[in-house]
Order: sequence, then structure tokens, then C-alpha cells
Amino acid sequence: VMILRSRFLDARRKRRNFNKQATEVLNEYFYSHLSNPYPSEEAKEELAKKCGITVSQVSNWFGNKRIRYKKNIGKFQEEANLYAVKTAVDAANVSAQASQANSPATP
Amino acid sequence: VSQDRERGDDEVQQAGQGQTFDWMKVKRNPPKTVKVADYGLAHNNAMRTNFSTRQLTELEKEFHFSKYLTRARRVEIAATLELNETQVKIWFQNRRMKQKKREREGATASARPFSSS
DNA sequence: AGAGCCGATCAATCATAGTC
DNA sequence: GGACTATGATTGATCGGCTC
Repeated sequence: VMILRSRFLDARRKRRNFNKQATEVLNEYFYSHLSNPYPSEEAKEELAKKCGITVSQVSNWFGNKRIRYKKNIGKFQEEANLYAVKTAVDAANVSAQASQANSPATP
Repeated sequence: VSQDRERGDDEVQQAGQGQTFDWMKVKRNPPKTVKVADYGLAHNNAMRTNFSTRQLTELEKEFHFSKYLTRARRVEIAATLELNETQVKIWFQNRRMKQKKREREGATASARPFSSS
């Protein structure tokens, strides 16, 4: 029965966690689209570029995220609130800047 | 590219944080694979089959020979490897997808900007 | 009128990286 | 220093849509 553990030598051996900011970007998208966290192919490509990873990796990330989120919603509640606030602040910043074409480097 | 709702309702970000949307309730039906007693375990269904190394090796060899199955070949392979025709069919489908994915990634030979944690 | 295909996704599991 | 967790990847199998 256990004579079949020949799963080794897979490509999943050497795996590296993504950057903090890559994860940041992915989480921002996820929680700002929590009602339907299924990015289109185009959105995936954009996210991939922004995060410096492949489209497949983006797909994997969302696949894992969705499953694990719904599997234990409570565990992600804190994270959800965090990113909800973050996006709210972002929106506030954007709208605040809209009134004036400010320069990042003020002389 | 196909998901249910995208009708008139829109993407209203935020809303309630602790809300449970439809995608969170999605459940897949258990596999219909009617597996017979192989090596003592008679788990009739509802289980993900684990292909043996021998089966995978043989399937891989067949795939190299031809990416697509004919009815006759499918029957033959299924019989040889003690698998359902459906399992063989599905394996080939998944294998083709895997192939395509690899080609896609391989073709995208560009700079891989790595970065530290 | 149904079969196999494709594309995306699910769900379980694997193997490793990170944490304590 | 090895549990224990978090996380990226793999994969058999499902869902819905399309072609023939």
C-alpha cells in the first residue's frame, strides 16, 4: 500500500518564498476583490509583472489563497482587516492628491 | 475566464469584511472513479487515485509516442495499467495542459528579476 | 445527444522555508 | 536542533463551455 511514495524528484524541491512586497501586492488584490478573487488572464499578467513572478505562480498563489481562506476564514480575519484598512488609506491618499499636482521631491 | 456572476452587479470592494461570498461555499463533487480492490483496499470511490511509478512511466512513454489517444489505444493502456479508460483520458488531458504550460514558460525566456526576501 | 477537448479551478498532498 | 507552521508547487479529478 505504501509502496508508492515515488513523488520525490519533483520540481517543488527548491522553492523560495515571494518578496514581502510581492505578497503585499497579491494580498491587496485578493482582499480588494474578496467578493470574487478570480483575476482575469490580463490581471494575472499585470500582477505577475508587478511581483516579478510568473503568471503560473500568480495562479498558484490565488488558488492556494482561496482554498486556504475559505477553509478557515477566521484565521485570515486579521489579515483581511489589515488590507481593508490599507486600501482605504490608499484611496484616501489618491483622492487627496487629486486636488493638487504635488511633486514628490519638493525643492 | 468563466465565472458565474459578472452580470449587472459590480465589483464593490470593501463592504463587510466578515462576509461569506459564493466562491467560499463552492464544493466539488467527489470523484466518481469506481476503483476495485487493488492491493487490499476496496475504497470504492471518493478518493484521489495515486498512480504508481510504473503507471506513470508507461503513461509518459505513451504520451511521448502520441499526445492524443485513440479509442483502441486508450482501451489497451487502461487494461495494461489497470486503470479506467476515464482515468487514462483525464491523464492525457492533464498531461497536454502541463505540456502547454511548460512550453509557455520556457518560451518566455526573459530576465528573471530575483530579489531578496 | 453525446463524446472528448480545453481552460480554469478545486482539493488533497507534497516538500520545503520559516519560526520558536 | 528538531517539532510545528506557513507556503509554493504538483496533480488527479471536477465544472462549464465549446466543437464536432
